[in-house]
Amino acid sequence: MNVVTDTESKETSATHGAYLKLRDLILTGELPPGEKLKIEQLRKLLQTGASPVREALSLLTSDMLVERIDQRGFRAAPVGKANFEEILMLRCTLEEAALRASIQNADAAWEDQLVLRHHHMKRANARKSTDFEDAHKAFHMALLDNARLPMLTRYCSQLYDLNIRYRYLAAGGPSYQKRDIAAEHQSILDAALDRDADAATAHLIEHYQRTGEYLSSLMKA
Amino acid sequence: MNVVTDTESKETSATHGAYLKLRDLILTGELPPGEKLKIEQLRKLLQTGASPVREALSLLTSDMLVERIDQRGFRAAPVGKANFEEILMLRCTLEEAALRASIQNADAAWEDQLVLRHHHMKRANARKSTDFEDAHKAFHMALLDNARLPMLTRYCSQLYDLNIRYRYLAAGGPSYQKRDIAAEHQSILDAALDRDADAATAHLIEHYQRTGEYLSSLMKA
DNA sequence: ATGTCAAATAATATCGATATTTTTGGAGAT
DNA sequence: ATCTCCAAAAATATCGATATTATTTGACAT
Repeated sequence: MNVVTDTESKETSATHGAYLKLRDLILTGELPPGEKLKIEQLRKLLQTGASPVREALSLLTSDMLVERIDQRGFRAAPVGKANFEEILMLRCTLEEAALRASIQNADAAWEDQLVLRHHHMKRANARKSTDFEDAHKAFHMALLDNARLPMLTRYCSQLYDLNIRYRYLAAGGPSYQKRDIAAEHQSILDAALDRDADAATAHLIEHYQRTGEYLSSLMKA
Repeated sequence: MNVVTDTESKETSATHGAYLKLRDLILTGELPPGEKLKIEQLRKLLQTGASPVREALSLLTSDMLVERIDQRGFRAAPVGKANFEEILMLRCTLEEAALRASIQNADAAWEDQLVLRHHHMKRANARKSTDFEDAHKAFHMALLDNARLPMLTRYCSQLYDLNIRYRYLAAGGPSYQKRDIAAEHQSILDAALDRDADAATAHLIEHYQRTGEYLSSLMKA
């Protein structure tokens, strides 16, 4: 690293920083689906060397956000209706399993976390804060975390990100169609606090299916 | 690459070669769980540079076969009963979904594939061929491939590999306790050919649970 | 005009060296 | 003896340069 500690917090390695930045660029659509990702171009954009860029792209490959064609470099993963619907299906299957396990492990500390995350999400939404996306993910992940199944949690997190990408692409930004999302979140929260696994999972899946059908209807083929 | 084309087939990039070799070393336990993976050491072992090794390790991180501690290098992923049981649970959940989707898309070409893979597996087993592991995986993946859900298929493949690692670790090699595995495979195959999704998934899950309980009983904590 | 092949160009993949960080080991103080 | 701190050693992460491979371009033949 250089003499001066960067203005921006560079707490972690260059590789990790590049990973986070590139992921954000792809999720938000600033690097559109199918775009060729040239090392040199990204190297300049991220102000770093070729090795960290290359490693970050390798990691994103495993997140299914980047495609690698051997000896022919990297490109942003393509999108499509079939892919979107597979993501939706996997989310319903995996998040149901995770939420049920979470509720089985329910305790007071977890309930506190849920209430807190839900509150922060509402707060961010009211202020139209750009942090809403983060808070929304934090709430959904809090629902699942208590399962204490790290791999399952990781899959759900990955799939969440893949899904959010479609939302950005559909809207040019994170614009929820203001169906009564707040009420849906409230129902999920209430059922989880009641430790009613059937109701909670039903609400959760309904929540995803609705958003899914809307986005799916916007897509061709 | 050097002047002489390697005796061994080096069809792909050094990175990909390193990835496959390292994955094999970890799956078979030659690189035991928790082992520190030093770049220099692997560089010499694989006869390649630091960059391909590093990239291969990054990829294996996403396969959950390698753990990365930032600024502190890589190590082979640890193992444990909880991890094993999570893998087992996820396999049951995901493979059931995949097999049901596969059967829904059933056609003659798929049935042919199944029969063929099953035959090859039996053949490899009879000859006590070391290819049995590959043939076994090929049969199981053939059951799922017809779902045409690439992400789901990929998860299942990943989880299959994670599971096989425990088998190697438990036995020092791929030794199935000779319960009547052949009969179990036959039941799954027959049900799939009958397009009986309920029976096929029941047999499949039973197949996993049995192996799982046996391996789980061998593990501490 | 069009298709083919070869040279020129551009991009990737890999290497070797350096800078940074972590870990180790030992001297001195309590 | 044990703990703390600092220097030495080792390992990681990163950079810059080179070799390799893919792509483009344009000349030539059909």
